Amino acid sequence: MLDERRMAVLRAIVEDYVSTGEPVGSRGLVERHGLGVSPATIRNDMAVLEEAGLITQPHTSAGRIPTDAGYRLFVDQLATVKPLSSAERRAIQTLLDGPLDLDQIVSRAVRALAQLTHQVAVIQYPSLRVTRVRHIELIELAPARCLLVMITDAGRVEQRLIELPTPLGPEATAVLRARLNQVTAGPALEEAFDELDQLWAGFAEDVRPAVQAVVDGLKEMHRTGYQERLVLAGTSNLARAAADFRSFMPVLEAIEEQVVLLKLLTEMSSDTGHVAIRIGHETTQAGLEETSLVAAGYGPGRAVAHLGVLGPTRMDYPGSIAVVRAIALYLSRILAA
Amino acid sequence: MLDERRMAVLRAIVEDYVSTGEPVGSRGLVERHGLGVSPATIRNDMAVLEEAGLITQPHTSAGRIPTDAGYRLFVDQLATVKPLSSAERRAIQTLLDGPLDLDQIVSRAVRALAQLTHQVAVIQYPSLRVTRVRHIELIELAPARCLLVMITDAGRVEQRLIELPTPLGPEATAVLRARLNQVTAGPALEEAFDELDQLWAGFAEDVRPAVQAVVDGLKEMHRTGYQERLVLAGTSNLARAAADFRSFMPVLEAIEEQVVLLKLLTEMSSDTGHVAIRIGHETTQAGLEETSLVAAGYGPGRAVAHLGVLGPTRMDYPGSIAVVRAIALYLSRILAA
DNA sequence: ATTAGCACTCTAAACAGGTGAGTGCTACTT
DNA sequence: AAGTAGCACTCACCTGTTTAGAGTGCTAAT
Repeated sequence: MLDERRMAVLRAIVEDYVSTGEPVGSRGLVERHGLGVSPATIRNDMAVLEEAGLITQPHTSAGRIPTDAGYRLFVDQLATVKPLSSAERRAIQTLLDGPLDLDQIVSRAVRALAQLTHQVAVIQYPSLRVTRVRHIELIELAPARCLLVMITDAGRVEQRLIELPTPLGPEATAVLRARLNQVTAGPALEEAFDELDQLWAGFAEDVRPAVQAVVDGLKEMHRTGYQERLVLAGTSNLARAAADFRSFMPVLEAIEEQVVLLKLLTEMSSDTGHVAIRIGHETTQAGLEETSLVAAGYGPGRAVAHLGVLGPTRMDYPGSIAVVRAIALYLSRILAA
Repeated sequence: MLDERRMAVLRAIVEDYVSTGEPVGSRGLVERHGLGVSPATIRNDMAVLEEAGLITQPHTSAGRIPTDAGYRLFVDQLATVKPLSSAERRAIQTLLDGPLDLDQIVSRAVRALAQLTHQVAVIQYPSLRVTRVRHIELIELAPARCLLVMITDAGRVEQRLIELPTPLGPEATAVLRARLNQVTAGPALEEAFDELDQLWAGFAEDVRPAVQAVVDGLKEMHRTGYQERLVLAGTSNLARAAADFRSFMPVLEAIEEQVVLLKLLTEMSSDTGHVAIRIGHETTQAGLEETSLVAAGYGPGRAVAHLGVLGPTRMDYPGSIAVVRAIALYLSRILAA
């Protein structure tokens, strides 16, 4: 039923519609693509594709546009891999070259992603779950208030202000700092949790609550640390892409409500370099019915976070996929170093 | 020439236009506001105001709308202070209450600003120029690469990755760390610069370049630190406000180009709590011709940074001014503590 | 299975008239 | 001199109508 040519027709419709934004008709199709048949034949095929729910017409006398299902079939089976141009490759390379700390790397990568895809780009900060602690600093700011600073092996700095139930005092602070560094100098922070919870035992009665407060702060930091942070770029690309205001504002809102984006991202595949796609309704998010998300996991070894681009369902999937994958791999390589 | 009533007419026009978005005509004016004269009289006044360049008509048979100059006169002489509602006051108070580190304070403040004004809110991070150093941490990440972390008295953490010309070694690193903390424990970082530049003298010949590299990094950090960082919120308010796409995209772009915004902000008045306003063309920025900026300096004592809101020229100036001032003062008070 | 032909549908653009808000002007009033 | 009433005029906007064209679906022929 969905034979070779019909698929070719679907692919052609997707490609044309993506590039022009106009519903595509049977005549134009045969003209632009070298299908060796007449428009009438195409029309029959179109009727079949429409029956199958892959394309639709905005109104009776218009051409066809792909449905979400049509795009889905396209990306799953029809899209050909589009290798990066050497210019794109170079752009990524030079942008992410040189000694950079994590913030710099992420902010440059997100900008590259936005520029190369002409979409809204989003990168989730790598979770702290996998990284290792290089150093912990504990500083008294006020009698019962201190600042906990954690430096990880990726050169990332995480901070947290902690209110203490009782003052800790300079000596106890110094001791606690040393103990924290000692205990967390293991392979991964998580594995030190048990030992951390015993830490209070080595301290005088009156400062034990304060010690526990610091430990709790550290665990909390690990749990909700950077992993919840998103960095965005290319928001203005939305204006170019959106056809009208209604479809536009909810997207802006979703972007600002980072929660929604974060949820979407983390729900997606977590294999490093494997690109997952949500098309239109598949996002199951009110306001994002006409928006697609192309995302991939990244990180050293198993993926520790996600990155991707957000754009209209009518987007250049092959191109976006290529760029997203490339940046994910680059980033993974850099982080592994 | 511009007597009492004419000014009242201008004020009424601004207020009506801001609230309705429609050009306002003579009849409606006398109806809605209790001016005790007839529409014909108002029309004469309008003709004068138009002659003076304060109002204009979009087309012949339409009502009047204020020009940039009209808004300017309005905010300078006509606008009455609009005290914050108790709800608004409470919102700010609860939002900025409790023990918070700088990041939290700023991100909450910017959100409050956006919510209360229904505009795009922007806050510039306080410059490092005035703050004091509480602690400096120096950590070797690789033989010739180290991370410099600076913690200021506002509980702010600043980091920088530094490439060393030659390896420093653990002992020299420790010594340098101690020396840095010792030297910078003064009233303000800037005043320690001279001493910092002499620091290399106390080290062995072969690590002196590395020491200097670290010092340079520290100075660089001070120079370009957080002061260049902006935090934004309420971008989706733009969609509500903008009348059409053309006026809309350049604004989004300017927002993303933080440079432009930063330039605008720093050009404005620097007195703490004093609200400065740029209206439309006054921004002298391509793309922001229909955009106004309401900003104020904030910080302990002399202002160390700026915050403000960005919106269409047709905005509620008295309301925005009140909120901007309130948040600037609140923030200043918190930072001074 | 494919195609040519044709009638049909429906949108978008172009056009025309009517409506009304709002103005500017002039002559009149206080 | 300042304010007002009246009135003719302008022009965007709405509405209805027409037209052109793109595209379809169907049927009959290949």
